[in-house]
Amino acid sequence: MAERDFLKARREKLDKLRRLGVEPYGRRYVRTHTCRDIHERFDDLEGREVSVAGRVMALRHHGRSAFFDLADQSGRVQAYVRRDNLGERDYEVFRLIDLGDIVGVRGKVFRTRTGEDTVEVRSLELLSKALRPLPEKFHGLRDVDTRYRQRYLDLIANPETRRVFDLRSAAVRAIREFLDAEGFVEVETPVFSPLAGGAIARPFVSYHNALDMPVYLRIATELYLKRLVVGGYEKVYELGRVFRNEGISTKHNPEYTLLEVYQAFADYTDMMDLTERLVSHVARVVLGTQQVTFQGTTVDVTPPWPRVQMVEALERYSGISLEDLRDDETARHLARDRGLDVPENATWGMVLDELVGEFVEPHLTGPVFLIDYPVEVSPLAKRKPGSPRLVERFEAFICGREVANAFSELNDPDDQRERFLAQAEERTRGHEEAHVMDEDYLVALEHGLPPTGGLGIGVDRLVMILADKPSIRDVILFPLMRPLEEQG
RNA sequence: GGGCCAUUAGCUCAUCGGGUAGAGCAUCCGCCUUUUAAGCGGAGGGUGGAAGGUUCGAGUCCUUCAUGGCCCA
Repeated sequence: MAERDFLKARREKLDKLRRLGVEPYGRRYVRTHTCRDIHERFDDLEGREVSVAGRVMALRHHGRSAFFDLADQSGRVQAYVRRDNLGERDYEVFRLIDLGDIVGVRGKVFRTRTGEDTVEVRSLELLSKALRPLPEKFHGLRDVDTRYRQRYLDLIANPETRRVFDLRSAAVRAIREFLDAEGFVEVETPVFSPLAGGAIARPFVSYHNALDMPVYLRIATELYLKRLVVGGYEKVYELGRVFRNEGISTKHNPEYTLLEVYQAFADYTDMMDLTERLVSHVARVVLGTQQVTFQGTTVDVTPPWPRVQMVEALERYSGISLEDLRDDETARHLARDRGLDVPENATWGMVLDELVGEFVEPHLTGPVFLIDYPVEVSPLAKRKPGSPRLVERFEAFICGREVANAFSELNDPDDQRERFLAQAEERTRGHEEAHVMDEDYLVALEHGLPPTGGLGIGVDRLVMILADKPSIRDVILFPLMRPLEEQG
């Protein structure tokens, strides 16, 4: 049936209902039970009158009676109507009910001879008429584009989708529970600011009219949170949306949720402990187990996780040693020999990062910390004593996916200024993502930042692993999409 | 940005090397008062993603574009 004919037919029913004195868009409806209650408490409820409400998901007419399935967020329950029970006029109204309509019903609970828990409808109220058809009942909604653009249809048609987002909510709740119990304080820092720092990424730019100045959407919460540590917050975190102006892929959405945690008088080893405990706690709460299965591979996230030097891992998986990367020139040649496409001005640190991404990360199945990163790619991390080219930083990997990034925070304002200057230098060489100079932040450091451990966890990526979803768009309710020219 | 793939009825999918499109569900009509992917009988519904091209003839071959997916950067 052509869509316009469908819409026309539904609107005719709408008019017909109004002519019968039925308002097709109802008001509040008092429910005594959810659909799931009917099943779970059937023995108590049998023979008693209940009222439930939900969307009509299936409809089986039998002449002067009918069965239909009602779905609310708890699940589904079957309802049974017969003309004898409703009367001539109300049954006529019922015949105008379509798949997709939202109705409330009241009646006694019974079990059919085929064993189905059912509400025998004595009164029925139309709460909202659907003018558009439901996706197909058996195969659900498969079209990926429609699933993302019209997520409500995905949620109606595919129960799995709701499961994933319920899991996401549970994971976020578990993160808060855990950190709150550990004595961390949750704060909110600006989304808009005159500078976007705290990460190597390109920001979105907007404009504030009254102040007559450009504003940037944050790419991280780091620099504000560390200002708070300067101000005396010893354990602080923010669970917030950050925005990065980069491509879209199965691992990247332009806006995503980042958890950042800071702990004064601690360092990156404390952050490793915290990461292990946090991830295993979240897994236990949302999955009921610390065995996490992602894309067919099961890993155990129970602490402790192995800690491997980044350069050691590289040597193990590729045979390349730190000595092979002694300077930028040598490093670039080596990378090209190994088939990597590195920029003309790449430093040895960038090359190392690339090499690890290529040769090491795919092997990092079990939970593991890769530790001690090159200083060039870590402008906010504290140097490792005795290894001036390295910083105290780690990334955590589960099932080959990066889920955490953390370091001992750089609290020496002079060293921080040098790092910013080095980044500014990179920027003039065309590296658009290089970190910006932030004088205001340097002033904060000059007031004294205690030694601090900081941790960032990509919540979406963690949820992907826990929910066993290979695409970030499957854990974001409304991923960014290009608009369609015409709307159906 | 590059490569590959997809786009056919509201939904899920067919249509073998080119000969003016089918099914199931959904919809509409009829029958059916314990069915459940209800059943039985009938009917309607398509500018085949868009625009060009090749051809006597294009859903099918070619080009460009759009949207999406996967892989790579």
